[in-house]
Amino acid sequence: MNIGDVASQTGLPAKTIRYYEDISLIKPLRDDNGYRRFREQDVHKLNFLGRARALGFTIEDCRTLMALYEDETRASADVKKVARAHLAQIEAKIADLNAMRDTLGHLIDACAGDDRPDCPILQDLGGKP
Amino acid sequence: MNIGDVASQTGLPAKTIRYYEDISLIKPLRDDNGYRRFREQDVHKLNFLGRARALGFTIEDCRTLMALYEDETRASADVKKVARAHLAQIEAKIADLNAMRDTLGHLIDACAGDDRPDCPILQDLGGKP
DNA sequence: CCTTGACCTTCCTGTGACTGGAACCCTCAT
DNA sequence: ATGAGGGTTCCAGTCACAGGAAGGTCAAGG
Repeated sequence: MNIGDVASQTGLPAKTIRYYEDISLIKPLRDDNGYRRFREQDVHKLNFLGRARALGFTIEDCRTLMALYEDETRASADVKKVARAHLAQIEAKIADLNAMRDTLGHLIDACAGDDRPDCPILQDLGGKP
Repeated sequence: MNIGDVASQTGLPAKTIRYYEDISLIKPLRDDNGYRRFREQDVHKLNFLGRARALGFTIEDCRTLMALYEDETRASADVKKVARAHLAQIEAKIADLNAMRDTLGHLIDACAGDDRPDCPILQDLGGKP
């Protein structure tokens, strides 16, 4: 399989797949013409990576998770640890964004949004006393 | 005022303040020795920027908001439009993160987290059929 | 045989909003 | 004179790619 086929099968852009090879997440073979040749295991890995990335894991987390995936003697505790750390990050981010949303939502509600210059949003940003 | 004083007054790192000058968000004066000299208005702008950034506005949004802030003939509708677009982005991000949190949360709950290799998290990432 | 178009390759640059660090200058107190 | 603690510029790195240029490869059609 060439990169285009793999791209449409996995839903990952070819650019991304090349990048993953660059950083050694996958190691496809090469044909005589220099084209990458992907085996089933490569496609499987790419699907794994796509799902892990969709859950927001960093590339380094993905590397760790893939190593655990391929290690038959792994302890599920190690996987869970990585996942929990990531979940904590997600929850922190959500809390930040919720705070922003609340503040911004109130300001927007208070703003007339007409052609006059008075604006609680700018007043707040300007440090309304 | 020198950059260090402004940094501690605004809570912004000196690096960030220099960067904001680089991209022309602020234009402090210069002393004969080459040091930046910040006026009250510069500090005020930096506080504005700090608050806008804390609400998650991009630098380009900040530029727009500052221009509106300084334009006495602005229409509050223009401000509100920028804010609402940003709010929509925040809410989209929150939705994404909530989905991740839910999926990841379920997987973590299902994982024993002991020294055995069986792991629903990896099974899911591997595409458990 | 030639061309066309769809693939593929590598390499370089840019993104956003900074952060870290090197190498150097200024000022004041000891 | 020296040292500490400011300041300055400039360059590189971050993260996970995306865009684009310049060129090689392959199958089909004329």
